[in-house]
Amino acid sequence: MEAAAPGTRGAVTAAGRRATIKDVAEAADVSRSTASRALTGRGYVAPAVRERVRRAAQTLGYVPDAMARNLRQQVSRSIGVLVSDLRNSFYADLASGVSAQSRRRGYAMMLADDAGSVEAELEAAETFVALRVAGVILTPLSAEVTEYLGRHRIPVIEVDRQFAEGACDAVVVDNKAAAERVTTGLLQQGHRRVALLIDEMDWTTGRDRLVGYRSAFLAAGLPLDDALVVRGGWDVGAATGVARDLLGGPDRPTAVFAANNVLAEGVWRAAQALGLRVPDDLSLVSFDDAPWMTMVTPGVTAVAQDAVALGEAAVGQMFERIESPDSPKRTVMLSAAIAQRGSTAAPPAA
Amino acid sequence: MEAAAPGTRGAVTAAGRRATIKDVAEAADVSRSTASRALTGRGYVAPAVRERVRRAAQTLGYVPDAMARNLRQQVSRSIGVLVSDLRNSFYADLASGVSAQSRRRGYAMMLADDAGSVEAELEAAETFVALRVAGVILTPLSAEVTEYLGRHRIPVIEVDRQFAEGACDAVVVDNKAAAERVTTGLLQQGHRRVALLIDEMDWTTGRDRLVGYRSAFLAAGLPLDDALVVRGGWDVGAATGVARDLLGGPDRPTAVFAANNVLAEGVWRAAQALGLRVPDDLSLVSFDDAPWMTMVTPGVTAVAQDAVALGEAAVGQMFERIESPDSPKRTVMLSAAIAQRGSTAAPPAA
DNA sequence: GCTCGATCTGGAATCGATCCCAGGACGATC
DNA sequence: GATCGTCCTGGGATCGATTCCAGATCGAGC
Repeated sequence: MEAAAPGTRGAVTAAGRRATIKDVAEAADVSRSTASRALTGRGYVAPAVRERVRRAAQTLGYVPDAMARNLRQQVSRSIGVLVSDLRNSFYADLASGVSAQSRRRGYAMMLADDAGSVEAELEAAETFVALRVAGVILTPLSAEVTEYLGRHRIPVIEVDRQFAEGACDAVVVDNKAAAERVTTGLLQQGHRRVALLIDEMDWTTGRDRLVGYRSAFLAAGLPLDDALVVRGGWDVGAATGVARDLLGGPDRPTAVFAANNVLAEGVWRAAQALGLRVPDDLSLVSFDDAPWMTMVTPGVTAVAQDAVALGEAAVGQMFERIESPDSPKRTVMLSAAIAQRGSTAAPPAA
Repeated sequence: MEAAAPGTRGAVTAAGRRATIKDVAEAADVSRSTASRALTGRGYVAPAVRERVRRAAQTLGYVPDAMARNLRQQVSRSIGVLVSDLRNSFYADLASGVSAQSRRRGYAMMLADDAGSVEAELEAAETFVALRVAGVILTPLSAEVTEYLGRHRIPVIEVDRQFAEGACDAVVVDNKAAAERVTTGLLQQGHRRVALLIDEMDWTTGRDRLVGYRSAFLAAGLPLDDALVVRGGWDVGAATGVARDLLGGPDRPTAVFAANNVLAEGVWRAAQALGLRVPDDLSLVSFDDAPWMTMVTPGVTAVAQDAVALGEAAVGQMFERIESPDSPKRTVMLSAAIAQRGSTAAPPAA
């Protein structure tokens, strides 16, 4: 933004209207065309005139109407962001990364959250289309939304998860590799009954985490027990219940790999309720880091997806797509660090 | 939104353009005016014609251009939200509440975060002015923003904190009452050396919390020790350092009242590092709830500001302001619940 | 003095949707 | 059959900014 600092004078004309370029032009005694050229810097304007126009704009507190400009230029300088739930720190961090990067490029951010509802997701997408955003960054709930935006020629970047690899630009973390690494770590500590608590296995996210978990067993030459792959639901309450059943039953696992931070919270709460000590009685690893994982004792070992970086990368890719609309779709895969804390140990002797 | 579900047909005309109302009108063999009336529902249209136009719009995947509509009607259906830091769960929750409420009313949300920078704040405000948002909800950093937006005739609602009471519509929690209540609780448990760790005392937020803390002492007839009011800085690192000094010194407080969740985190970490047991060696109370406070053992007693409700209330007040622009400014004060957990107890015998 | 090119300016069209207004059609009423 | 009111439609102005284009001005070069 090269616009002058917000003026300290009046922002409305005597008539009480907001100042328009016509007001500026009249104040500087030039035509609207000339005023426009002076302010945008496109086209010829005599230096003295340019200065006069700028001063008039400053005095009037003129701020160009982005609506009118966008309408005329048929492009907008804002991007749409659509995430599942802002109260989940993963999505909030993601939005934060997008916000920082897009502001740097002079773009505003329209943010919407579907509360896990496919309808809300489509409605938000329609709003983005109506506002003619330059592009949309989203964590998709349905395959439809991407397809819908694509039909309207709006660049879409899927983040965190995708439905079909390669169908759309995407930025994801290497779920398989990270899942395999942490699972291998647990196996090497001597665990054999390692449960995977997971929310879904339909999107690439869940699928790849499951694949990573399995391939760790395969690589170690150990048998898989499908009864240890458990669906944990979508919120903390459900996850806690499932974890209680899992940990309270006979022949319970000695380690749990929770596929996201909500599930990890459920496991932690269930362990507390059942009086299981971490890591002595139970080892715990989480996919997704969360603030509380460093606050509890012991800290929870986690795959630390950098959600902020994910958001930043998505913005980068969005602008590449805008610049070359016809280049082939690309999936960027970020590797995730593993934050080793104290929540894993060798399984109890038992 | 009474718009039909996103169409399943093409969204662009044969020429590759997005469909406009002109395309719809031609497809339905009516004039643009009639098409507009049929779709908006304002003005006379014969039922058969309305149906024909709707079907044409559906077939073409027509989505009205919000820019053009807003320009013509001189109102926009989006609101601006400006918070300090999305990665702080308080602000994220706030944004979440605003998002939910404004979606319900058919408004889109433009979100920006100033990273604690007054410049970024003003820049975001200017973007909001350019986009002609219907109103702005913000947690102000400077008095200038509010004044700037006000000059442009944009309704502003300050949330969480304000500079001058009554100068602007605002939604805040009753900081004084809540601070007094928790402080009184600590005094009643027998604490005498109760420290207040605070970030600032310039805004109403900090001032009122300090006032509440003090009046608890006064009401109990106990003397104040100003050395126990300590500034804790703005981030976790700084807060931890300050808390270490406070708790590591001689004659340390037996209880700490942290004026926000970041400061509470600093105190918690410092206590861990110093090997102080909560609540046996140290009682802790926090203003602001945070997810980790229910995860640690013992849980941290906190003033549970409902940030989501704060955001929702702000949206409500914004629409009231839009409806009656000239009614007197109003400050809505929400009371905050206190979440009693296990982090307080009688002071050590010493 | 004339031409040419560069510099500079204003008029008018344009983006997409809305909405005022003039006017046509049609039925009812006297 | 004239008048009136209701229903319905299309033409054209409008919102605010940008941009194309025609034309004016001026200095340099011949």
